[in-house]
Amino acid sequence: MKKKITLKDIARELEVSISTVSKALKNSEEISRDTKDKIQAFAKQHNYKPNNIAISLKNRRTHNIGVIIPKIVHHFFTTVVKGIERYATSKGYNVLVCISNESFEKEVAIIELLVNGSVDGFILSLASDTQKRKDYSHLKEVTEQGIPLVLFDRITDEVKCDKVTINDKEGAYLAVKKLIENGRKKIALITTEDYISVSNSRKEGYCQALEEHNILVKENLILRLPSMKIDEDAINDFFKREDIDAVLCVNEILAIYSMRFVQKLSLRIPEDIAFIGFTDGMLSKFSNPTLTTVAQHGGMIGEAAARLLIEKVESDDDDEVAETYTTEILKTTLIERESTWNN
Amino acid sequence: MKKKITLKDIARELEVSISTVSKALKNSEEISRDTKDKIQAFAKQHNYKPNNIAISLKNRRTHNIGVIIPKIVHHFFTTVVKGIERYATSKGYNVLVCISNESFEKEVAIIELLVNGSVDGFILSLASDTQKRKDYSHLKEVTEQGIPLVLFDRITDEVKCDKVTINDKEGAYLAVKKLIENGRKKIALITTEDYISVSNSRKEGYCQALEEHNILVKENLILRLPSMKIDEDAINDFFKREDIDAVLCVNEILAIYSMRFVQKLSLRIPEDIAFIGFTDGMLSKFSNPTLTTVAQHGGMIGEAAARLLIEKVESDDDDEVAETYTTEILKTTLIERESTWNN
DNA sequence: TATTTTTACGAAACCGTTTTCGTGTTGATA
DNA sequence: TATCAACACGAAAACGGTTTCGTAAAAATA
Repeated sequence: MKKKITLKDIARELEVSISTVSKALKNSEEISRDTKDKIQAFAKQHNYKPNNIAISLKNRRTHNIGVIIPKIVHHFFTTVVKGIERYATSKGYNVLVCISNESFEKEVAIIELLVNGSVDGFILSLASDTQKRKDYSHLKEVTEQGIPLVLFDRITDEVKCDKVTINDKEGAYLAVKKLIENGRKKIALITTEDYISVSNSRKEGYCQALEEHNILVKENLILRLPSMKIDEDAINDFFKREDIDAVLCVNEILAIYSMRFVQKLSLRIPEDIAFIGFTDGMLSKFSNPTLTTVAQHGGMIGEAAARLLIEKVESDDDDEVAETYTTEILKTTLIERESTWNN
Repeated sequence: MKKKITLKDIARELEVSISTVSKALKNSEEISRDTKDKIQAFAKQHNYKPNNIAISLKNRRTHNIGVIIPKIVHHFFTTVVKGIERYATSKGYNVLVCISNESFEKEVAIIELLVNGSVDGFILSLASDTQKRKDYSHLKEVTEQGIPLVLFDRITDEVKCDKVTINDKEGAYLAVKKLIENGRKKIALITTEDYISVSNSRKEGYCQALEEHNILVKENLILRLPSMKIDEDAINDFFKREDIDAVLCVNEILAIYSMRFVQKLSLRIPEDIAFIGFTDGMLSKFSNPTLTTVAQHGGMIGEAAARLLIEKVESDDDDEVAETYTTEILKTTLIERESTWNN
């Protein structure tokens, strides 16, 4: 087992001082060509690599960024992580992925754990639990300590920091508008409970589109379900009870589930009823019929978040960039598939 | 902006030495009750938290584990990551997730980057590129340096380390056996190119089941596709050309794709043709018809991998545990759904 | 030759902890 | 009263680097 070699080892072997070795390896002008050659050759031969921890301690910078997401077995979040990872890697940063599991306590614990030196900054999407409690003190502490924080997707106005989100309202608006233009009149919304910020925005877009086209928003055409577990009976009842010719679902799973139900009721998609979902994941692409969705471009969200974070991390603390917070709002794209094809 | 407080700060304020502060905060018996109370109170009040980096440097242990996966927008790998994260967190470890993107160079680069102090060990699933090149020198170097390494799913015999995998061969065997028992005779296999280790094992299971039931393995019933991108024409041709009443696909996507094709050929699933896939992801649960799959239990794989890694990390270097390598082979489960229901 | 300037390197501080080893006081023992 | 533990604390080394500053020797100048 080869032990790692340190500056001290090289210094001892070559009978020079540690500082000389350090400088030689950085190609400092202070050191003579001869000495540098000797040291560099020795280092190469013994495969010397500086210890990252020591460097981090010295620079007070780890080149790690902490990413905290509510869940990972989820297409949207994985695309975001992928985007973050891509940008971070290109800038020489590592990504520490932590999962809050939608739990406030876990979110707090993760931050507690990482905040003391483990990472240079955080990228976070709020746990549903946190959004429900509206307690953001842990995040405020992070920013107060001068540690950069970027929120994405599930964000809050309570915390002053950079944010990246899609235009959820517009996404829903354009989706419903498309349905109306296709001649749909009785458009339902299947959404999650209110405290999830994005669901609310999407509902606003839904309402706005209806209102602009002089269609009354009927509360009984809006089905609210708990986000954690799908209530099949509720969906079943909903479709049996209401007269609906199009549905906007705030996520893919709700849409797929709903499509299966209406298919069992012998309704044809899209002839009798059209569907649009959010999150352009695998399910939408491969469902039968394929599902029209509002694509959120998670990869771009991730890249933007990473870019904003690293900018802050690398800015001098009293730089102007350190003191201004931006919110980037990315556009969605409506991807039309079979579930909305008009005859 | 509150600056972080260090031992030195406390020592200065309270006019004691740094060592006294350190000991007091660890409740050392060496320090008098009075002094400890004073120091602990002060620390609490100023929210002192030790600097992780400094501790890492001192202990030569980071409590970080590096996870390198070929891709992240993929159900199986995310379930594994989830399992790793769950176990690691419970043991006080952080998870650094890196994505090799199926690239050998990226895999090597990630290891290079993390190997010098950033992590205590690695959990890795081989990039397809690496499996193609059969070059494992970067992994051998890791183990030679005494850094624990656990391979999962896409593993190799070339590297001496702990491994976790499912019984791919058995999974495929049982799946095909089930098809035969259901009366299927013309069973096809849709797989990826040979260099992916798991695909090979699955093919072996497929062949074994056929042979045991005296069914000839016909090469023209085996379709090999590049794993990166799905060749629709090849699938199309395959189904038009061959007479098939059941298909085993080595992953979910191939299965879903294939089902769509045969449905377009007006074949009924499962009446005319049955399907079984691997990876029990969202697609299988929500496809139409729902897909029978060989579940790989990624979460358990992840937990096992993390457990093995952390055992090694925490063992003394010349412990007996440090020198024995185990390969854990987890059982698969056949989850039967509509795509194989027998009238 | 005496003085100044380079050149080439080493000593030491520092990042924030932990930990070993003293050491000055105090109280107990002989 | 002299001796010895026990007690409570501090100095310093160590983890592995970077960086500032000081300085001896060589080279350049006067």
